[in-house]
Amino acid sequence: MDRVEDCISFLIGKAAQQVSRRARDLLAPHGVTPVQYAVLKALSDNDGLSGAELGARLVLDSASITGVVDRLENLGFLARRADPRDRRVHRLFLTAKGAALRAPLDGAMDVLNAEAMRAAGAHAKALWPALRALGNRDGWSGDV
Amino acid sequence: MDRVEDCISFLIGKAAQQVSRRARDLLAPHGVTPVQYAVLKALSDNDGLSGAELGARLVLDSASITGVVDRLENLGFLARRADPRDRRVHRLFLTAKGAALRAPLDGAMDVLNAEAMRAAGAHAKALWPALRALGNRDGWSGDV
DNA sequence: TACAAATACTTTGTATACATGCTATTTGTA
DNA sequence: TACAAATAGCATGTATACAAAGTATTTGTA
Repeated sequence: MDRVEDCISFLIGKAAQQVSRRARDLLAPHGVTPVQYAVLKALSDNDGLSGAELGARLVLDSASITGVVDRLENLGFLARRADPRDRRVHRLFLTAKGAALRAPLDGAMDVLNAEAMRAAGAHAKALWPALRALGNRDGWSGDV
Repeated sequence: MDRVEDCISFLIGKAAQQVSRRARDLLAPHGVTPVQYAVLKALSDNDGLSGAELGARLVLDSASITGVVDRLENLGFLARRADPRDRRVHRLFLTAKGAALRAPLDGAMDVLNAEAMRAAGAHAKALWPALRALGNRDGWSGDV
């Protein structure tokens, strides 16, 4: 490889940086970050997830989850509730305040998707499946 | 948008996470991180860059540069040297130890590129240009 | 030439990823 | 049933992104 700019690690890192920068700008007026949005969105689909279940779906490790959930709880967007069947588990529930964010946040992310589609131009169609393939841990050799 | 997994911000973030995880694994035996590799590689091309020039090329803000350069300096891979013409500027030079890393690190990143190409499968060809387009700040509307 | 504006770099504080290790609790098994 | 192993969540330390503020130096201009 000749230039850093041709290394996939650099390329995808910088592309992700631009996308998430724009996502932060779109989400900031609502007071949440991109990762916090992902957590709220996952709970919209499936209220009452445990931390471990959330981590499995969003590919977040337990340390990241603790931090994100702490902040969302302080903001009043969700509540931790102990699972009576297994006291190791804390289940997460959206508050009314958190549930109310769903529509506006989804709207912001629809804008983002449209902008990304336009920015990717001719290659947009291949982008989503390519990213899905790369994001899949099983597609990697050194892995599994 | 229905699922978080269809949001470009989530998708590209997780894809980048997998790629950089694999990059970290490949670079770790040499004692450097992906960002540190990018800095060393840029200096291989162009020894004596200032922090600001490095930031412009690698899209790193000044705070990140200070940290990365601090660590690379402590590791003995590069040296800061004051620019006699403008004492605000610190120019960065590879040490022999840092220059010696070039070949093995490039080899590791060639492996990574090949793995990513394979993981992306049928969409690999469109991936590089698509990421270049997304990584370009000018391709974004809210931006510029 | 004196001074305001710009520039290069550093510092600090927040958000996140990741590795490691700890505690509490549950489960599997002898 | 007692105990080892597994699991959930939390704490800590490092690396980075980003915002905001601070310091030193240079430049542009009145």
